[in-house]
Amino acid sequence: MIGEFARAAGLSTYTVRFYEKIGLIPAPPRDSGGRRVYSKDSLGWIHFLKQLNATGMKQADRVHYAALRLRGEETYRERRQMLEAHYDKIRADLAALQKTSDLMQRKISLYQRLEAELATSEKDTNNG
Amino acid sequence: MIGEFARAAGLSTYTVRFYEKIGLIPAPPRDSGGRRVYSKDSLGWIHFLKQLNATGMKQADRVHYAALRLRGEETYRERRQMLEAHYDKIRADLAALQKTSDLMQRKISLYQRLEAELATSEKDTNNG
DNA sequence: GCTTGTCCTAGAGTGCACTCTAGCAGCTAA
DNA sequence: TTAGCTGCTAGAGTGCACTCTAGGACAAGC
Repeated sequence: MIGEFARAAGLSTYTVRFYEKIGLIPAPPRDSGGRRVYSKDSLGWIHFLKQLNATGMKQADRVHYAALRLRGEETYRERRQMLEAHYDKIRADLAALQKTSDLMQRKISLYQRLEAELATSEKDTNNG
Repeated sequence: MIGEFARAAGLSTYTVRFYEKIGLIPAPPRDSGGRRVYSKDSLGWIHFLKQLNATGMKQADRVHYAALRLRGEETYRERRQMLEAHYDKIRADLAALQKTSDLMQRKISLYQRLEAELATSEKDTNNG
């Protein structure tokens, strides 16, 4: 059960158990043999977690968000505040990334020019 | 000397020595007492390194780039190729970040709506 | 001449986020 | 009935990128 779920989630079984241990995903029910039984619904949550992860939300914060989620309606406000904070971080990261993207483009052009100049001066040398 | 340089670079002295040890920054000349003497020119390189770092280039790759840089003209081509690869990674990261940014906005709106509904139903309860 | 501050080296320690091992149990197909 | 696959737990190990400690030297100011 955990193997199939992990494959569908794009995680290793190690990671799925680890996420459960630290409270990132709720402990699922078990079958008669003590094995974890997952519902497909949980995949959406995993997908969201991966997006938070990929955009640099700290493990501790993801765990906190997961705990809020289990508490229901009373945590709407705090969850929204966490999302707002993360949104601000993402906007800042986007700006920084865009800045470096521009720099990369300029540097690539520079190196193209330098390479061309080098080729030219080598041809000169060969001819001279 | 290292203290002043580290402050100007926005790094700790530990980190500056560590970067030198792994080859990220060239070993500077030493004064009569064996202390490192930095030229201000190196700050530009540190700044560039920090941008590569902040945009997720691996330490090993940064070290490789630094080594190419010391070898001069003959490595223009390989340096450009590394920058192109990093540029591609940055473009992908930008797209992913934008996607999550949009998701955050939608979720924030959702929670605002949920909070408003909750407030309404509480008022109803108070009145009823 | 002693304190304070900065520097040096080698190497140990930290925090994060997994990732794997050991040792064992249950199911299924050959 | 035994080999192979998957599952279970507790706890150890990994890789990255720093970050700090220990133990010592020198230079300036009180």
